[in-house]
Amino acid sequence: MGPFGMDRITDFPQAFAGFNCQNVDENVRHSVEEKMSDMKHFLMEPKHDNFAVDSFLGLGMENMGISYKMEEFSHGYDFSFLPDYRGLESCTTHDGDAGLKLEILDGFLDEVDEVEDIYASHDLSSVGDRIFPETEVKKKVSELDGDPCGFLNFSSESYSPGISGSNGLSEWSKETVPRAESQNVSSGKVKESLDSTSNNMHGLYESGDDNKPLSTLGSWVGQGKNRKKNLVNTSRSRLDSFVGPMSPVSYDFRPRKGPLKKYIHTTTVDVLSDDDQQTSSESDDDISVRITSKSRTDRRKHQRMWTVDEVVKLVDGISHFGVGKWTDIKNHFFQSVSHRTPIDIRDKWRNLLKASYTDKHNDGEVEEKRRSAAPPIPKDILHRNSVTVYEVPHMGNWEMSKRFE
DNA sequence: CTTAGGG
DNA sequence: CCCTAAG
Repeated sequence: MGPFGMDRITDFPQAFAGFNCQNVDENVRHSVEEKMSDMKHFLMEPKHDNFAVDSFLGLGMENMGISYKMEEFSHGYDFSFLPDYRGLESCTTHDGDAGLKLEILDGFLDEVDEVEDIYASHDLSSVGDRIFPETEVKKKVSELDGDPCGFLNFSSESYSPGISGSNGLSEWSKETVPRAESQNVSSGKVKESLDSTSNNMHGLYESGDDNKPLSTLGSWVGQGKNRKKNLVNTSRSRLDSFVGPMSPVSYDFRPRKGPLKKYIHTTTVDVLSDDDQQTSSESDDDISVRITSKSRTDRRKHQRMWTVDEVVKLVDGISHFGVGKWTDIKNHFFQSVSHRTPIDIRDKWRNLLKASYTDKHNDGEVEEKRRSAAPPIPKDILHRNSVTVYEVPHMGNWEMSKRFE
């Protein structure tokens, strides 16, 4: 079926193995497919240039002239592409669901081939972080009369991943893994699977979590198998001087201690160096990778799924520097992400385009969907210049701006 | 060293 | 993701 997610859907029912909901498979399928098609427009542009980005952003050419500033880009974002944009209003929380979802989680944990990836990058330090201070974020969020799924909030969420999150992933995490406080369990494969799962449970049980903005989007964001990565950050050395002081807090932490099986045999080396890991600004989990990768086979040992947040950064980055400026994008948008080299970013973009192209072939109604799903950006947001952002060098390199100047 | 391409 | 060739 589709290039992203559809394959997963096929296997979906299995995820519920041992769970008595055989007769709801159809509902699940329908729900998933619906959400899938909802975001198809996100990938429908086959063009290998900034037009694609433009499409991603839901920005029209009429906006090109004024969309030079980072801040504008971020706020000019059309979040309606988020699958739950519409459905969330009807999402209410029922405590009765907690138990249910926990069971689902357990089921999934068994399915996941790499359980430790539950602790995968909780890197929510989206572009918003460096664009404006948290207060600014919240202010703007409140100004955006509509933010049904709390998508913007999830940006500020990264400031206190495990503390006072009342929206977005953190909340979801807490609810799904109630006894995991102090451990931000949210990410990668599990997050994806669960998001789509519990999301579809809404339709089945008329309930759900309040905010799961990423939901289905994650289903296609990380198609590949979970893998770990243990490579040197080539461009890191000069990052600090490039962008300046980095945030003292690491958002990409993933506790490696825990009851999970994969960590049982973890050596003391891992535990001992845990502190260092947590303190490091990048908190790359090289050690964890090294250990867990033993059981993995060659190429698959280093690999992590792309989170929605990362894809957003990618798209945002390309919007600023243009396709091909992978190093710049890495430095400005992925500095808090220890992994993801410029090449990785490039590859991801290539895959997205591929998916986009493939998708356009087997679905003729995508274009229409995209149009309708990209409402005009409020001028109030487009013309916001109050926030000073970090330097955005070489904007002239942006091919789009050149082309339409 | 960075990017593009192929594996 | 990795590796390699080309700028």
